[in-house]
Amino acid sequence: MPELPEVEYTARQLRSSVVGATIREARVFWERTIGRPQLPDFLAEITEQRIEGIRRRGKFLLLDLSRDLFLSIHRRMTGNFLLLPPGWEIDIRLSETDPVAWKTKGPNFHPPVSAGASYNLETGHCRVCFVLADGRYLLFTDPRKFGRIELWPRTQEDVIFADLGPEPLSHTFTVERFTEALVRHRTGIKQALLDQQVVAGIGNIYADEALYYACIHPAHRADSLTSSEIHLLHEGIVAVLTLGIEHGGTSFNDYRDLWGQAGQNYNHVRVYHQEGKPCKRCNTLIERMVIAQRSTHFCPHCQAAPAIVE
DNA sequence: ATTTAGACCTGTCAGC
DNA sequence: TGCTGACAGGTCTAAA
Repeated sequence: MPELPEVEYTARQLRSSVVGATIREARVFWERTIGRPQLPDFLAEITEQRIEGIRRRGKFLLLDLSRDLFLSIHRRMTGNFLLLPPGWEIDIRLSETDPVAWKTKGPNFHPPVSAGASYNLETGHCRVCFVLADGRYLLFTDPRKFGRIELWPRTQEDVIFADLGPEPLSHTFTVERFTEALVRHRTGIKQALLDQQVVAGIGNIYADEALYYACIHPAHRADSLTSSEIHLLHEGIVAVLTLGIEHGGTSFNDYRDLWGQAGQNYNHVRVYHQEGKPCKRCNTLIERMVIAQRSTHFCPHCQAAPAIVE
């Protein structure tokens, strides 16, 4: 669910709120969320760890901890972080329907980042609760249980991310490198963009948006794009991801920020989930097709099908 | 060697 | 009201 902009936005919020805090303990309500190490070791090693820094790599959120460890979190489809201020009662109860339903109650709280916004009191699915030494709770909520949290020694970082492509918003994402990656792809360009080895952090929403930006049909073969098409697509990737971050991410369903608020980028999306609506450029109706088992949205006029699709 | 179903999971919504 | 099927920001694995 969260793609690069959503993870980046959460990382920035965490950076301004939990760096320097100490994790007193972790409570795990769905064991499979912890990918590594084994649960007893995870619980033992996480205790009294200081959060020294927050980083992001592709769609991975990284929490640098003391004692040369770091947490690697992948939220997959529905994972979210929610930070509860001190003084709140957290009621993680065992119900018949869902053993990890939680509810919160507390004073009206105004988060420090978006001034004026009030806290969102939705009930979620808490899979892991990090109890901070200052009394706050950092919750990992994840209805579909696909998200994974792993604890690694920092020395392993290069190994873990060896296969990840360049960061699209850094100088490592050059047109040259992008071109080389695409030439090796004999699939459609949409599929290539979803391949994290080509570029790190793009998912279904921003792949569609970037292709629309560059007026390229999603089924166009990746290895047959012209140089000017690749330049425009490169520009489009940077543009749509940057805008996504500025708008606090895209929430059409589950994504929420650290304070439980929805991202505003859904109001700025051009094609994603817009089938049947007129294209902002030419008024042609946006269409939907399935590519690589993923919903794909495009303007049939602006993004004309290439002469050779297969 | 690729491509594609299936798995992992729960929730929501449209249609009957 | 209740059931059924389609679908949802992702990625891995096994079968074709």
